[in-house]
Amino acid sequence: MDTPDDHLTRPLTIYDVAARAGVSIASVSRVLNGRNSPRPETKERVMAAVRELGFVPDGAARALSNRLKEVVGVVFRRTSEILDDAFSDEDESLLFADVINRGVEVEARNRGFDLLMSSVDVYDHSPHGRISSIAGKSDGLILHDQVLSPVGIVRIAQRTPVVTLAGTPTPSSVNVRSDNAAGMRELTRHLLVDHGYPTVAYLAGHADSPDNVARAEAFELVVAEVGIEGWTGEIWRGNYMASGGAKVIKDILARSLPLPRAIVCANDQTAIGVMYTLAQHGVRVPEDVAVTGFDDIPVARHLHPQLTTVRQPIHKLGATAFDVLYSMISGEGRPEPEVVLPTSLVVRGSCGCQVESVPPWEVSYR
Amino acid sequence: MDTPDDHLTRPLTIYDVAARAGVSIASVSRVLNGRNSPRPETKERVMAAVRELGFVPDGAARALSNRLKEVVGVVFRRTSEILDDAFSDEDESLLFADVINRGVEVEARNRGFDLLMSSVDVYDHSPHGRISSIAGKSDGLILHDQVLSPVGIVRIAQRTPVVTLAGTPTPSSVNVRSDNAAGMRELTRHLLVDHGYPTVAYLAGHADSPDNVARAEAFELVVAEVGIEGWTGEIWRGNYMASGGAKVIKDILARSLPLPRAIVCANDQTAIGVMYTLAQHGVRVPEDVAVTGFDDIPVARHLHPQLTTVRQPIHKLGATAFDVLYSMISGEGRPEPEVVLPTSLVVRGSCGCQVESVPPWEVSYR
DNA sequence: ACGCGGCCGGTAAGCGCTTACCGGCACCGA
DNA sequence: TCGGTGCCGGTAAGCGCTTACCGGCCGCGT
Repeated sequence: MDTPDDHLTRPLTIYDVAARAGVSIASVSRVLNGRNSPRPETKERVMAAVRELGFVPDGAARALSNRLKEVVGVVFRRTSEILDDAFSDEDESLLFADVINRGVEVEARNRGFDLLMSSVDVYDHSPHGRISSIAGKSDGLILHDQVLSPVGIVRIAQRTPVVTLAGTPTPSSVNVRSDNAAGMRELTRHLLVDHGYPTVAYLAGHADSPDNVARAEAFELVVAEVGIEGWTGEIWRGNYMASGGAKVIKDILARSLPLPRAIVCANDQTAIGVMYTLAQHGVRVPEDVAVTGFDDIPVARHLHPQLTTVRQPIHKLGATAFDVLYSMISGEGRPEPEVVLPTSLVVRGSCGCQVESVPPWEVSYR
Repeated sequence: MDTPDDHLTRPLTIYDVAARAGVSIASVSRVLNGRNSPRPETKERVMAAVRELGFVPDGAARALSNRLKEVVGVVFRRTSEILDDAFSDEDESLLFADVINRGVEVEARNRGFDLLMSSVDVYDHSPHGRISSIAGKSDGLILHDQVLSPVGIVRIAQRTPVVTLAGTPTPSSVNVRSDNAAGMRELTRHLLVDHGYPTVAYLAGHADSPDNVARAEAFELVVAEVGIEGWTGEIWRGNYMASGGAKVIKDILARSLPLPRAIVCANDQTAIGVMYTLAQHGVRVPEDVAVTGFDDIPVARHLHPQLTTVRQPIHKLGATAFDVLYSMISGEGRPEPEVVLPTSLVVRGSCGCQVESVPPWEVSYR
């Protein structure tokens, strides 16, 4: 048989397998790929040799020869930042990107593709090299929001299939996003119409994020429709992170500014920071101030009160991104420039509604 | 310049770049890899051509030629299961594996490696093919717990460098884990000695998981040391998931069996299910029953009361796994068969201690 | 009994890179 | 002025696969 330390020696190739099975390398390859129906007996001999040797074909050689790597690159943004002199790692942020990635992974798996992952740091001012490296190792790219500038995307999309998530379509890349506007409209109406709250603020995310822009616009629209004025502006600017939401509330309280009756946060994480800070200062949620999120990340239902938010089909977002990319890779013609997935309002306690509790773990993101 | 739809045509190669720059392919390669110091003028011409063409070298060809893919495969377990006729997706479980993966990613990035990820389903009875495929596309493998049987690990480890997480070392693979025993000892002592609780149960995880075995043993040891008897046994068997913990408590309550003064859960997720179910039945935590977890996943500090648990250096576990694997890949001799990382007790409210609250997001997992 | 069509399976030509090897040229010392 | 010495950079040989192409052999029909 083999010695234990074989991997220190030259790795096995199909030549080794062929020699052992007493056939040619072509036959080995054919058996391994199930093409051209080799005779059962030949097939068996090859399989036996493969088994005995523990042979695993080299992916690079395979990819080089048939121009298909069966790998899709996923680039996401790593959020870690210096906050108040303390290094803080927003691990909650894991959730959103990672649920998407799992969605991609599941779908990719169905097609025999694997995921090549790489993150881009916030500080990273030239992620191009990194992304090019991924591009060279994969058949197509899925880019999360905020990982590459629009021009960068256009550049790379000219040479390889690209799907963006929560971005904007370009002439050569497709975008997949969820229906921010509809979700935000439904949520804001719930607050202003169903609950009849007289004042409401929108605590923004990154100003340049398409998601944030769409959410803010829908918010403004409903507010105007109802005939009141939404509180926005510089002081209500967050950064999609809990720390950002916390800072906004701290600032407002420190300056003794009034609080609105309801705070609509750009995403769930921001709401986490807001709710925590309000509680610290003795402001009750939802009795004094209602708070809502956006995304419905898993932790949302663990908060007290449980968070009313807009559910994005996070898992499906990823799955869809892969499907679209796959159709581009296999050259079935480029689909429409943008795919929009529906959102839905998830009413829990933080908006002021009374709802019975559901075990936080009995939920599906599919 | 180039037409927008170039990626529908034959992809660029270094020949195209060489032609455009008026040099040979060798020079292009040298410039791209920064070897053999080509003359500045030559270098500039090549760079210009690369820029104009938007050339990205093919990873497969590169890998094939220099026997280094700069890719490390990571295989983790996807947990989704049929529960009480309802499909339930334990997305909290994302956290543990994903924090590890991020740790791997960060370290890999430092070395210019990318992560090739693939999950194995619980039902998947022959993950070997899947893992072989990953092995063929990478320079080495990091296998999470419960993705491959020990014999499978041995087989694959003979042909490629393998690091396991929370598993057991084999003659040809290295294991990285945290010091379960020390953490559990410290935790159990805290409960029995500091708090002086008279009765305590251990709510187990998967019976065959090395982590679970180590934790259970340490628990038993301390309990015996103190001179009382720990509650264990069939009814206290969970499955590392919230639903498992919930089921145990429901069963006990349904049978009107007594509850211990403290419940030590095999991991945080189990504790989530336990705490939720206790609250449902009006049992107060920690006044009536103290509950503790293990792992310190991010959501632990969002629970009410915040969860007392044992911190595993989750992020570092991943980073270390990569470091070890890297040293194996670069052939710096195999390190010790097992690397054990220290754990630490994190005292929060659920054990009965009074502690001041810290913003849940101001925590680092590094 | 001979010719022809099919089916197997072997031979060899790439896939796009890296790099050993070597030839050419410029510059130096004698 | 001529030979020696480097330095650049071109040529070509792989890396481990897939697959087009083709030769051999078996079995059929006439």
